[in-house]
Amino acid sequence: MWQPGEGRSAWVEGALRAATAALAGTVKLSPADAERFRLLAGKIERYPPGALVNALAPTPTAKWIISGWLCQMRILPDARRQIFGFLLPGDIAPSHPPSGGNFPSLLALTRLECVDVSQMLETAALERERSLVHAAVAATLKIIEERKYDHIVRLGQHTAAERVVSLLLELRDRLAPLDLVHKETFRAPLTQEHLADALGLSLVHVHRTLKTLRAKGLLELRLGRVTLLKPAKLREIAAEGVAAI
Amino acid sequence: MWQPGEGRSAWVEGALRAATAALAGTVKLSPADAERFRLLAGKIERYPPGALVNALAPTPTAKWIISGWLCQMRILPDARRQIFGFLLPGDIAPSHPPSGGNFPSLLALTRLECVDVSQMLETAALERERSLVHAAVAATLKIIEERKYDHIVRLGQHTAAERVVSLLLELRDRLAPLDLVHKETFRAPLTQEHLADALGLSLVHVHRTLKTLRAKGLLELRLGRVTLLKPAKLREIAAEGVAAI
DNA sequence: CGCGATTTTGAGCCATGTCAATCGGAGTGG
DNA sequence: CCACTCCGATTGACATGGCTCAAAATCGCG
Repeated sequence: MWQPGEGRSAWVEGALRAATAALAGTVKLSPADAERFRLLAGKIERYPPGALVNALAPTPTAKWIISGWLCQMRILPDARRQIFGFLLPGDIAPSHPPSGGNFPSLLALTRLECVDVSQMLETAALERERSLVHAAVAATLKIIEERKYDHIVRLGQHTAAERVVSLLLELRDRLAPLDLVHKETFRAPLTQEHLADALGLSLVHVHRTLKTLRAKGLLELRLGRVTLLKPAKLREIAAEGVAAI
Repeated sequence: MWQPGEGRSAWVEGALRAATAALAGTVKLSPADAERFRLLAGKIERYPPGALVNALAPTPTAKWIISGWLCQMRILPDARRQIFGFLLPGDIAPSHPPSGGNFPSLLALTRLECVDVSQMLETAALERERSLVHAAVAATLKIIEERKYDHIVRLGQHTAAERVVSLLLELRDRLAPLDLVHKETFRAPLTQEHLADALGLSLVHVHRTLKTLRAKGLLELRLGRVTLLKPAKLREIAAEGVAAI
C-alpha cells in the first residue's frame, strides 16, 4: 500500500480528494467508504495527451481517473471518428480488451493521472474493501451506460443546436461535483472537432451552431473555456431529450 | 422445476430449443451447460404485441426471450421516439427499474414468450446452475452493450442507406443462428416507422431509401419479409461502420 | 518570426425533413 | 357482398439543415 511521504505532490492529493468526492457522489458511498476507497489508491499512472490508454495492456484493466479527460471513441476505416462519450475525474474508465470486438478505444484528451483498478484490488486487504471496489466499478459502468442512451437520443433525434447544448450541459453537471464549475464557467479541453466527432456533425457546422448560440447570448466557448450565460434557456433547448416514459 | 407433460406445446418446446442454441452460440456455452440452462426454464410468460414489458414490475427482472421480438426505446416529451435496439429470441432482455433513470423501456413488437430470469435463479438448485445463469446474463448484457456502440456509429456517421443496410445486416446475422434465415430471407416485424425511429430518420426518408435499394436490386422488403438479394454488395455498403482501431 | 493547429467565413449543393395527399390491404359490421 | 375504417406504404412538391470545398484569419508555441 502507498505510504504517506512517498512524494505525491499536494496537487495530486487535492485531485485525488476531488475525484473521491465525485465518485462518492455518483456511486453513493458513505463518507467512511469513500475514505476507504481513496486510501486504496497507490501508484498513480500518467499518460500524455493523445495517448491510447489500455492500447497495449494484455489484460483489460479499468482505470480510476484522478485528473484529466479522456474520450471513448472508434476510428472508422475511412478515417472518420466517432466519439461515444467523455470520461472525467472521478469516473472509472471501463476497460475493454485492446481492440477487443467492437468496443471503444480510450483516448487521453489531456495529461491524465489515473489509478489502475486491478492495483487497487491487489492493495485491498479486506474482503470488504474488495467488494467496495467492485461495487464502485459496477455502479460507474451503469452510469456510463445510461449516458450512452442519452447520447443515442442526441444523435437520433436532436438538431445541431440541441446536440451541442445538451452535451455541454451534461459536462457542466458532471464537472460541478468536482468543484470545477464557477459561475457557470468551466474548462473543457475540447476542440470543435471533438464536438463534431461526438455529435455526428461536421466541424464547420459545429462552429456555425456555436456562433449562433453565442450571437443569441446563450453561451461563450473560447480557448477551452465554456460559460453558460443563460442556463435556464439552455436547459429548455436540451429538454427534448428527457425521457417521457 | 417444470415437469414434462405440463402442457407446454411442441411449438414452444421447439422455440425453447432454438433460443437455447442461439444463446449458447453468443455466450459460448458448452452443450452440457446449454442443456442445463434450458432445463431451468419453468413458467413461460406471455405478452401481447404492444405490451410494455417490465412496466409494472416493482423489481426489475431480466427476461430470457423464447420467441418474439421486442425493442428498447424511449419516448420523448414531444412524442418522438428513439429505438435503441431490438431484442430477439435467445437474447436476455436487460431489465431496468421501470421508468428508472434514463434507461429504456421494453416494448413487445410481436407476441412474446419469455422466461423470467429471477424465476430461473429460484429454480436453480445447485450453485453451479446459479452461476451459469449469472454468467449468461452478464455475457448477454455485454453483447447488447457492444451493439449499442455500433448503433451510435450508425447514427453519428452513416448516411441513410448505410444505416438501413447495416441494421438489416445486423438482424440477419442475429437471426441466422436461430435458423430463421433461409436463402437470405427472414421475417422482421418492423414497420418503416420502426426503422425510422431506430435510425434517426423520417419515415418518408426511410421509405425512399428502401425504394432506392429495391430499385438497385439489392434487397426486397415487403410484409415483414426481408430478402437480401446482393449480400456482398450490401456488406460493402455497411462496411464503413467497422472499427479500424 | 514562423509554423502547425484551430477557428472562422463564404458559396453552393445535396441529403433529408415536412406537409399533404393518395393508395392498398385487412378487418369489421351490416 | 358492400361500405367503412384503420394502418401502413407510397408519392410529389417544396423547404432547409447540414455538408463540402476552399480559403483566410487567429492562436499557441518554439
